[in-house]
Amino acid sequence: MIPLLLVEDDQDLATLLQRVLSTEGYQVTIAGDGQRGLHLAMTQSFEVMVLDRGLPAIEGLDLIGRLRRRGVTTPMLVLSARGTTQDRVDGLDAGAEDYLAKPFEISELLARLRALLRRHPDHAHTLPVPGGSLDLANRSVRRTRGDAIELSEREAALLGLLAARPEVVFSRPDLLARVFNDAESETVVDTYVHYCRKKLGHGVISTVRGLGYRLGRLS
Amino acid sequence: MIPLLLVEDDQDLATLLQRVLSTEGYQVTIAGDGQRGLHLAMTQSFEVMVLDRGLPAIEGLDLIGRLRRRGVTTPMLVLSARGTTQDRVDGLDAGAEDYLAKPFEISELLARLRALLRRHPDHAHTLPVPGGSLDLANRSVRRTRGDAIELSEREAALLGLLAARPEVVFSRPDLLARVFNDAESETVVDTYVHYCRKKLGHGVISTVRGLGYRLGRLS
DNA sequence: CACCCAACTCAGTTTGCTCTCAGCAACAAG
DNA sequence: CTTGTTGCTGAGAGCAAACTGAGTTGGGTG
Repeated sequence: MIPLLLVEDDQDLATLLQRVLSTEGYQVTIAGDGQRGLHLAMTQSFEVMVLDRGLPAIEGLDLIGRLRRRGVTTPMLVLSARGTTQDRVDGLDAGAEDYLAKPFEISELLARLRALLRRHPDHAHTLPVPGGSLDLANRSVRRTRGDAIELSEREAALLGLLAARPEVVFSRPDLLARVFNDAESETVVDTYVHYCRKKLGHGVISTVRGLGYRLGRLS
Repeated sequence: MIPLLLVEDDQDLATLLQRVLSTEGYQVTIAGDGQRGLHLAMTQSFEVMVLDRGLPAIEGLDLIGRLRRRGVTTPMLVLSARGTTQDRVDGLDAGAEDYLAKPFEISELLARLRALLRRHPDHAHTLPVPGGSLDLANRSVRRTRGDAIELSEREAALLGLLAARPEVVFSRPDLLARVFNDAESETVVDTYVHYCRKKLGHGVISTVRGLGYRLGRLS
């Protein structure tokens, strides 16, 4: 799921876009005006932003300028009813990465978003784990404190399974079947939990005695 | 002066664009057909490319595909007489960063180029690698300790690909296709990794067992 | 033609991941 | 406290993956 911030005051267009973008793998957050867009963009992290140009409270290009001046580098695409060449030039020079004039077709918006995101492979499959995030494609955990840790194939598979459903407890037989290809001895599971804890600390996986293992600490 | 490759078969348009772009601070190289564009893009280093879509020898989108498959990450803007939404979508999905339909105004082209370069500053083909920086034009690594090391074409291509995306792991088949022209044996990759390590030390490339190789050590 | 260097193949060696096992620690129930 | 059960941990065997040195090919150059 790619987090996307949509700043759009037209309620109908906003919900339409949200519906389409959701089916394309985006996690859409909607801001109804520039002020709220500014706040969301400053406090949360998005991989891409789509902004209308004519907005209440803070005008679109002004919003881009403010964000850029504060160091926000998220790629931004402007939607606008104003489609003259000069309008486009102004929009791009304000700091937007792309500019699409209304009326536009959804398929072009999607293609332009893909082009923007192609450069930012941050949407590599990554799951949150306590103290960092698990990158399954690269088999590593990037920790919030900054460093990164390598995992072996089994370690990554184990953590990935647990991280995909935090809170739920996985039994040993279940893990044995799904990660360890139904190995001989059930203690492989213990051993690999041990390996993960050694690498990532004891906060990542907790034991539920008699049942199995679970992501995170008991709360 | 920003080196720009213009691939355009229309002589009149090419010279017009060259004149305008030159006054805007670009150093323009013109290729009259796709074959020549491919060759120039592979052998020289440009910060940005502008391609016509309808080209002799190799068609524009095909050209983009070939370059991308060989690891060229230079931002590309497509010019085209074909301006339907589907044409735009095809162009962007082929790997272009932007798509501008003819007729267009020069000022919009300039604004879009500025937007592209803002996001991808200094594609000047000097990429940071652990312990120094890789100069793809000269096929050498200048090290922080002062000395410089020459690389062969394959060594440079391999390192360049890895250095273009630090952190991400490249599989052997991927590397085989992109730098070794799909050679017979996959161990060429190992061999060249070995060569690079011999020249630059064991810190530059790390292996992720079962997956492939990655630039640098995780820290 | 002889030479050199880069590109590629190959096979013997080494590495490190996977899994087993056995002993120890923690825990719950009697 | 004792005892049985469950989980933790370190050591090590087996094996596939990766490393590496040596050799072959082929294009370019004096």
